[in-house]
Formats: sequence, structure tokens, C-alpha cells
Amino acid sequence: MSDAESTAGNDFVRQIIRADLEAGKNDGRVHTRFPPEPNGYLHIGHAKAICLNFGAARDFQGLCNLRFDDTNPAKEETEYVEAIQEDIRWLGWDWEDRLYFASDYFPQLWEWAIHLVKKGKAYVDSLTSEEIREYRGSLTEPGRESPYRNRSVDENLGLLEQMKNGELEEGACVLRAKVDMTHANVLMRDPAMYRVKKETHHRTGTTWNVYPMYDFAHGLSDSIEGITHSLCSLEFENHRPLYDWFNENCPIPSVPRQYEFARLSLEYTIVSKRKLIRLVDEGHVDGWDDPRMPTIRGLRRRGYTPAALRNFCEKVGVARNISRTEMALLESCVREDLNRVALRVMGVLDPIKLVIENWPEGQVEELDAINNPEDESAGSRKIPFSGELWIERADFMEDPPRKYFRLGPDREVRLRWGYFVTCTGFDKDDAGTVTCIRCTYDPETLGGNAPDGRKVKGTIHWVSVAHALDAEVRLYDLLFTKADPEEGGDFVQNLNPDSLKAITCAKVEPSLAAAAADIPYQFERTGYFCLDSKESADGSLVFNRTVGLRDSWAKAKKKQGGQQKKKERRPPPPRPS
RNA sequence: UACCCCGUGGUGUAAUUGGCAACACAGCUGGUUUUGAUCCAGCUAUUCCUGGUUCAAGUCCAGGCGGGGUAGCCA
Repeated sequence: MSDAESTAGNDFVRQIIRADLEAGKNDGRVHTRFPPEPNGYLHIGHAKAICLNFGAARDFQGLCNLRFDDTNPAKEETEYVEAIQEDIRWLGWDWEDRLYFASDYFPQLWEWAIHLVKKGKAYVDSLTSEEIREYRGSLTEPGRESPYRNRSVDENLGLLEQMKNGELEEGACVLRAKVDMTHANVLMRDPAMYRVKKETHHRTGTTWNVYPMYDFAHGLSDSIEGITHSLCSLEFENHRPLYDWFNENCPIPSVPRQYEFARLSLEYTIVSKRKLIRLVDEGHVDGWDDPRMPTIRGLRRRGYTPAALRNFCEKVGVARNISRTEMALLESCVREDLNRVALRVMGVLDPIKLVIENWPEGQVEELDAINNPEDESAGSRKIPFSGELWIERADFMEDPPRKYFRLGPDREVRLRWGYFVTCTGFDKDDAGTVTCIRCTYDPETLGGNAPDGRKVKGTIHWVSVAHALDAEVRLYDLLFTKADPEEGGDFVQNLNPDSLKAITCAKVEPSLAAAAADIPYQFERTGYFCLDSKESADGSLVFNRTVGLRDSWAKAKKKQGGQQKKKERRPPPPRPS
């Protein structure tokens, strides 16, 4: 991509970084971090954050850390820690040796908590959680100070020690920052810093009975790591004053700054961990890696490539506007990458037999086929051709409409890489369904050109019946029927019942016996596919359609159909009698 | 009803910070093509509204209107 032409790379975050660099801030350092909580799998919204953090660091010769924000042992698991790392690496990013955990900083954080208590900036509150809520006031009314707000430093320290040692029960008390109970920003009304939780932590085990809250831990963790630009989504905007407050009131090694950007929102899907969990738990999808899921693993299994996802993240941009991106952009990104790299093969999804009546009995020819017209180095392969072929049912019409370029009675088309064939007839069953198409071929047209220079309008794909491999092909549609799945209340009600269509009788060319999950294919004229990593076993092929090819014929047909309907609806013109 | 944030083509982002509204996607036309793919060319905007400052406003100011966030011992 030519940087000069692109609007990417000049988002507001990078503009801030550029300005900071010019002003000589942070000794010229740029250091970001991606801070996932290990309580679920990563989705495409995370991909945007990952590409922003790692990408901005890369653009300015900076560094980006991976830090697990594991401050809540009740929700977090090691399984996710592994999966998240795998997904980020697959996406193509590298944190080198800078893998951190907020839990690594528990001792330091505790020290700073004590520091704040000693400075009279924090206190142990013994109000219940309900009382705290009442005392907090409302959005329009100021809060009231807790009766425990002015406990002595020594009393606070003693209580703190008891909290830490597990001598106090969960909910009995909480450590709060002493900020301002009348602050217009509710988050500043003495926010909780530590709560008692007698929970086993995935890394620190039972060492701690108290765990820090996000607001207290996050900015200080950023400081410990020397983060310069702490990027997060817009919902943390109101937290920024608190972020700064903790950093201003603790003896920290460096001063990070928080900047918020709008999280990714995509039409016809949901990008929220909580909601994705529901889809999995309630069995609406196959799991976190269901190819319909907008998770990194789902997209990967579907056949999306890291390059496509990175490109998408670049193209959606980074801003503070709340927006919803069209699926078409994601699809165009994956088509762009797959067009470059996918191996072309032939596969027939809805097979109908084509018999070449003048083909020499029993003869099989090996035809040359180019593997990728976009990449000469991909070479070519041989495909077996014979007198009985499978072709696509949609490539034949008994009574073709105008501008239909494919097969019909007496029509001639090219068989890809093969010969011209002319339809001489067809068979039907009792139900009127076409069961077989009869043709003759022109032996002079091997390779697809006629020596007499005559042209055909259409080229269709095929697979030799005797050599075809059986395959299951899974076609995916949008997971939801509404651009905004929340429309009308519960998103589950807007699930698309037709989001998965499995075709079990597809026929594919024999070279696909060597298919592997990480090789992208283009089934010519139908779409991009990849072998399903989970469902395919030896001798059984299951392909996922990553995305269809653009199809201007389908579009034209649809348009024509619309016009047809309009015409039908129009009342007939009055006849002169 | 308190505080904060955001309004630029159908969609998403730009506009060198006050100087001819650009790029991508989508859509529509047409061309090339042994994939109706790819590729190529062309077309598609009173910058939410009203007023103000200025030679000049998407950009600055004032007032509206609209959308969003915030009252977890979640992150």
C-alpha cells in the first residue's frame, strides 16, 4: 500500500505520538501494551486493539508489551492465557520477552496502597457494598462521606494487615481511595482499590486474600512497565481522571498517559466477550472456534488469514466516533489477500452429470491447469479429464434467459482448461428435474481455444466423475439477521437460522486429497475455501467457505428479478375494446 | 436531570491544524479477461442546524439539535 495515498497511519493516536516525539517527551520512547483479561477468547474487536498497540509501537520504533490483566481470580483461567498468546502470535505480532501479568505487581501495588494510607489518601471502609452504593449518591446528586473515612492511619494499617491475612471476610471491608465524595465524576467518589477475595489465583495461588481493582492496578502497572501511551476503549474515558490520580499520588517510576478510542463494531455480528460466551454456553454455535464466530479462532478456522485481518484493522481506522463497520469491508480484505495467495482448484457444489457422447470410450486425459494466475511461482498441476464429468447444476438451464452465458440446449461453452462442448440434449426424471446433460466436444479446442477463432461466452468448471473426491462443504451466512443484533431487545432472537448450510455431496478434484487446513483454496467461480481443521479426518474432507467470490451475475439476476416483480405488480394496461 | 465524549458521501476513516473536501469499501456505467473472479477507467457530498469572527471556516467562537458513556467490592 502506498503510504502517501492512504488515510491509514494518520489516526489521532499516531498524531499524538508524533507530537510527543517532536516535543521530546518520554526521552523519545514509545511503549504501548495490550492488556487482555484472561477470561475469554479474543475476538476481532481485540484484533483492532492489538493491531493498534503493536502497530503504533512498530511505526515509531517502540515496544509493545503483552500484559494479562489478571486482578480478578474469580473469573480468570490459565486456559485463556495460553489461547490469547497463540491468537496474538497467529495474528503476526511479537511481544518478545515482554510477557507480563498484573499479578506480577501485586507486592508493589500493595506497597503503594500502604503509601496512600500513610499519606491519608486511602482508608479502609467497613460499610457494606449496599451502603457504599447509597453513600455514593447518584449521577445528579453528590455523595456522602463514609463514617469510616477518617480512621487513623494506624487503624487503617491494622485493618489492611487483617484483610491481607484473610482475617476479614469477603465484603466486610474494602480499601478506598480518599478522593472527593462530591465529585461530578462518580468514579472519583472514593473508588475501591482493594477487595477481600478468598479465591485461588491462577498464578499467585492462595498468597493473597485481597486483590486490587482495575482502576488502581492498571495505570500503576503501566507505569511500572514504562508504558508511554496507554490505549483503551472509549468506555474507560471517565476513568482517566482516576488513572491520573493514582499515578499522581504514588511514587511511580514513569508517567503514562491514557488515550481512548472507539471499539470496533461490525454489522450483523456481536463483538462482546460476555455475549459471545452466551452463544457458546447456550449452544447457538459450535464453540469459540465456530467458523461463524467473530473470534480470532473462529475466523481462523473459517479461513481468514492474519494478513487479511491486519489489513482490515488498518482500514477501519482509529477514531473517537462510535461507528459500525460494514461486513463488506472485512470481506473485501479477505478476498484481497486470498486472491493473491489461494490455489485455484475446481469443486462442484451441486453436481449434475455431463456426458460427452463423442468422447473415446474409457479415455482419460491429463490436462494442465494453472494453480494461481496471480502468482506464477505457484506453478501448475495436471487434472484428469474424461467423458463423464460433474458440473454445477446452476451452469445449465433448459430455457436460458437473456445474457446467460452458460450451458443450454445447443449452446457451446468452454470447460475450464479443457475443451469446448456443445449441448446436444438432456435427460429428466419423472419430477421434471434435469438428471444428465449430453454434449459433444470439439477435439480441436484442447486448452480452451478454437483454431478457427470462434469464441464462447462462458467457461464452466467441472470434475471428472471417475476421479472426483467426495467432500462436505459448509457455506456460512451472517450469524444475525439484523445489522444491529440488539435490535428489538435480545440478540439471540435475531440469530440467523440459516447461518450454516452444509452440502454433503460436493465433488472436488483429486489434487485436494493433499489439502491442509492452513492452505487457502479458491474453488474457481464459487469462492474461497479451506479445509476444516477439526472436522476433516483421513479420507473425509470438510471444507469451509471463507467467503464467496464477487458475483456480478447473481447481482444482475437479483436486480432483474426485482424489476420483474415490479412489472408483475403493475396493473395490466387497459385494452381498447 | 449532573459530568464527560462524539456528529464529514450509503459505510469507515482523512484533510499537512484556517487555504480547491481525499482514500478505501459498497453501489452504478463501461472496458479487458480461458474464473460473470482478478484487473482497468468513469460516476456518486450544500461537512447536523442557526448565527458570529475572517479575504477565506469541515476546522475557531456562541447557541441549539442529535447520538453515546458513567452510579460493580467486573475489566
